[in-house]
Amino acid sequence: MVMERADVLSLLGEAFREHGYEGASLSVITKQTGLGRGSLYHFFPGGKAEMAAAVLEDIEAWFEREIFAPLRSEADAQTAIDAMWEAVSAYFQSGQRVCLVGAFALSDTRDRFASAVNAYFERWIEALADALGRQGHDGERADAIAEQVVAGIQGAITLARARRDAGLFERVVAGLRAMTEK
Amino acid sequence: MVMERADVLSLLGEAFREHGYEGASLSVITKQTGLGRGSLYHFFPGGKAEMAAAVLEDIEAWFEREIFAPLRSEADAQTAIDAMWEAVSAYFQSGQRVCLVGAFALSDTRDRFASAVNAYFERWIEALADALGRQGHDGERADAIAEQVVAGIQGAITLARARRDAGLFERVVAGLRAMTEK
DNA sequence: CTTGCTCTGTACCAATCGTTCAAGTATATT
DNA sequence: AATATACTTGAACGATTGGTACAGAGCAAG
Repeated sequence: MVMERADVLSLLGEAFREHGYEGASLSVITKQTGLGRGSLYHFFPGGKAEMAAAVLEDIEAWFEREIFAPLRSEADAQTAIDAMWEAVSAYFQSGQRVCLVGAFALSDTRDRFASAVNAYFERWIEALADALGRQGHDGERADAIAEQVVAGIQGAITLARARRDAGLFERVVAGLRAMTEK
Repeated sequence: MVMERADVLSLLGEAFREHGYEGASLSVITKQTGLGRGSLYHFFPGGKAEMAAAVLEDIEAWFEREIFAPLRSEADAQTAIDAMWEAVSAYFQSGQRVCLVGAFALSDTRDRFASAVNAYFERWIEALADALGRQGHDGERADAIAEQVVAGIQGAITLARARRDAGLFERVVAGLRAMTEK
């Protein structure tokens, strides 16, 4: 079996999602990736910190490609927004899957990866506000809705996980989605 | 200097808030509480797990007394809701202070304290829905708003911390607050 | 077959982890 | 003052942490 860098990053991401940065010990990581310490330090000489940084970069790139860029440049803004909502539900698995960036933001892990954590949400909010603007809302209102919506998604993940209730996630997201319709 | 149990719990809470459950090592805890290992294990024979459980219980009791009970039984529902919003802003310090329960929910720490984590949000949502119902909303609508609002608060904390932007917290909370006005 | 390179398992390091405990000091009760 | 109880101290425990070193496996190119 070949192990591409993308596969490793994906497995690493799940390890950090489940256990957090501190909780994802090297023995957890080796188990979950199937790679020995030697291999891990071959690909990521900087150790755990570099692994987490690479994962964050990978996540950011995925969102940029699949969600942020379309929000900014899709001819029909509503189409891009609808696509965002489907991507969000699928990606976060109705709140059963944590947002790694959000989880990092809540502990002092944030300080280690401050700029990546900030950039992720900054770009999401700005891209969504851009789409909302092209969809007809005036600038100030678009900014406010975008903040509200991105915050709401994070909160929906938190609550759905706390209560183990995927339906809760979908209900909250449906409420947010209504705010992004014309 | 006397060290009441309440003071210890408060200091413990801050330690867990800042570093998370895994990240709050015993040496961090001893530093931040000023108590030696022996004292800590004298008060909490169950160790770190018992400390965190006691902190969760303390937090739950505070919210029950200051927010949930008034939401359920205050004669004027709107008064209780207004009080909730002021308590929320003060308690979470405009998003600079993390919600410990929410932070636990996002890592596998949730599994250790599953029932406490679930109960906290369950009670908050139910109490708020109760107040919204007495305020005039029909039952189904009240439930939906309550979920939306409690999720929004958690998301506002996440985003405000991620972006180090207290204003963001206040703006999102203002938007949520509008949903709880008649 | 040889060379050169990427990749990997194992053993090992110092540091830190959560926990225990015997011995100590303070405080309260008699 | 004597005794009992409540609290504190700090050293030590075995286990695990993140990280390093390195010899060899695997494989492609020559």
